[in-house]
Amino acid sequence: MNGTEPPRKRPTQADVARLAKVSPAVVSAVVNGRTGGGVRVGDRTAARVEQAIRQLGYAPNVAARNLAGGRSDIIGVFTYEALFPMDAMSFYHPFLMGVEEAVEELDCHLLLFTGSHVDGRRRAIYKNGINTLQHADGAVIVGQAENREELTALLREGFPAVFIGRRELPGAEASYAAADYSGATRGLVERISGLGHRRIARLHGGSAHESIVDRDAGFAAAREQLAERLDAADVFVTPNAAAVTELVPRLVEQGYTCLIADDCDRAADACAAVEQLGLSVPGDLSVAALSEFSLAPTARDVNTVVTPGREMGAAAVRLLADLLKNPSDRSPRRTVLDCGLHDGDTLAAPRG
Amino acid sequence: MNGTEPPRKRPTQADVARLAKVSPAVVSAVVNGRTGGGVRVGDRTAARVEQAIRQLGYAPNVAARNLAGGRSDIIGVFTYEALFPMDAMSFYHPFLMGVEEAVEELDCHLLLFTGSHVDGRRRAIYKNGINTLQHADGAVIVGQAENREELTALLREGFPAVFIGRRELPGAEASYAAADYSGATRGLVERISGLGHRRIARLHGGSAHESIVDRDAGFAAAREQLAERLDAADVFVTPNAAAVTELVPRLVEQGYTCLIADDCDRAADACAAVEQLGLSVPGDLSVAALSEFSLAPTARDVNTVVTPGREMGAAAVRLLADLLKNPSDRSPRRTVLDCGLHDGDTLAAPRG
DNA sequence: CCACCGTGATAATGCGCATCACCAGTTGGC
DNA sequence: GCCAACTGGTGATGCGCATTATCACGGTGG
Repeated sequence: MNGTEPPRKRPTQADVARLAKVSPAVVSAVVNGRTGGGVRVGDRTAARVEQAIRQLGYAPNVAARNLAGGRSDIIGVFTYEALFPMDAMSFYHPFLMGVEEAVEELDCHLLLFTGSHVDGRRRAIYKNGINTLQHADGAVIVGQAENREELTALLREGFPAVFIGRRELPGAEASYAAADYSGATRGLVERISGLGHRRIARLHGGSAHESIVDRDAGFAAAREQLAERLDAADVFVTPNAAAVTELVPRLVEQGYTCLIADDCDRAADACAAVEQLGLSVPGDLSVAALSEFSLAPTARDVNTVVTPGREMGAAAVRLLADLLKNPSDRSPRRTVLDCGLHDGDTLAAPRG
Repeated sequence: MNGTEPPRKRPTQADVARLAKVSPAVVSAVVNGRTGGGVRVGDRTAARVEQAIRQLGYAPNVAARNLAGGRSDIIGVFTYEALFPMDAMSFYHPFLMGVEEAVEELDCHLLLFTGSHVDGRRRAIYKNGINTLQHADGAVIVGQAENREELTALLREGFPAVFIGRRELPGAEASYAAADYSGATRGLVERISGLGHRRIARLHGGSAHESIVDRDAGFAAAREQLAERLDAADVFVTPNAAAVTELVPRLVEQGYTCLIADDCDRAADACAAVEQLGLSVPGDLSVAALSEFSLAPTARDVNTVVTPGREMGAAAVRLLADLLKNPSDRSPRRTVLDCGLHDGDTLAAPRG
């Protein structure tokens, strides 16, 4: 009749062992299905133990299991920003789909590091010096905003981590599941050239992120490869919508017939600028994007490179699983996936 | 020159203690800032310890800390289905936003139980008899598809869990953060009646879920309360789109001027059926929904009750936090939140 | 009849940390 | 001059588990 019961004490292996009249080691073996290893357990005993487990509602303590050298069966996903707010979600969602899918296949749980902010809103891996990712066996890291020093430290420490997207960190070889933006960009330019365009302008957001650098490389490669069939393939830096709007008229004047933007938002800006000149897309000018990313639904259905987000997420988890399974092999695990090409209605052969 | 290094041994408190020439207890105290508790530490000693920590690059082991300390600072979210596939996401997203937000405030991490499927795809809380939710200190449970027996067992066990949405489980008092669907439904009917409608038909999907039962109650209450100003407020069971399409003509014949559907998908079906009769919405007939939920973007901007999803998610986490902070108080924690009313363009005063 | 092996179990140890009980020295009050 | 109170620390213990070394026992083969 005492309202204050003891604070819900969970049963331990020892409790199970007592009930089943065996030693704790046997319970451990049964729970982990290692009934044939150092500690051998007969079928009848195993059944008795399982019965006791059910009777007591025993569940292994993750922390203890971790500590004792086992693993937690938890895979983490770290992002430097909140995952679920609308604008973030539009970016993260495809990756998360793949991650969830692959983690589920591995029979692991998925941990989101929401408690990793130091002060204010900013998240961090190291929270007064301690690596919060330790809660998980390993982690997948995704997102643009990031603290490169931290990431480097993380790899140096040897923590099992796989990036979604290529990362080059000084003094550490990162594992990642990346998209072949270089190849995709080259493919897109080839396609554009194939349609007959000879003057192509690339509107470059100015970022030096690996994913952009890869596109740069692809663009450069295409220019070289198609040198004879192109009169111009130039890069113009346009950090924001205003810059695009301002630049487009000049590009039109200079006879460019196709504009390639970093993403669909910027491509939509370009379309708008073209139309504002009384010209039509793709009738007078073609527009394409190097990433399907966009914050808001765009007015036009832009021709764009499509990132295999879901596949990247799943691949990252699988690389991580491999990393965890063969910890002695310290070499980086890398997968590069092909991008798709979305056929919109902003790309056509040049006029006349 | 041996390729196989020792498997990355991290420094421990003991190492720090040795270097700083103090006992491990002192290091623990310094690391946790508890230099004024049972173990007292002087400023000079503390400085020496911190120096040693830096020198060794010591970082506490999370697992050990959890084991010794009793809590993991992990809050779980359990769903019976995958969270991130497109259709699921449209349902779960608002809740997750709130959950993430609140969990972040608590300085906890967020665990998704992706590893809880028994065989095939179906997830379960109990996996061969063991409660997989124990990975977390407590859990928020959300979703329609569910196994009531399991949930009852979970509560009986005393596991700290809070539902998003009202739940009545036999023999157990569930904690939940719910929406006031009853009040919202009454409010919507009042609004409709206020516009002059006297014959209202409710298209009922046939579910007996608490969230629907609450709407039933609200509808019944409104009918009673507005008895004098309503000629009819009837309920028709329409389990699917086809049933709606079939029923609507008869309702029109019978002089109903406003149709209320369970959700926006069904409401859109009703709109379509009305328009197929050559009538217009809301000119000839008004349509409203009791939930903004919809799988696909609907053609019409339906007037609907809006579930405070984000707030429910956040509230659930806060209730859980309270449950964890005062474990001796076993009473259920409950919050009921007001719904909003979205003004679309499918509701107007009746003709004439 | 004993050496030997395979089977089925136990006991002991330690993972890294937090915490509790205790202790040595130093003031300080009266 | 003696006890009290406070300061600054030590040492032991155990959280729950995995693992290793060890042991009892029965059946075989030589």
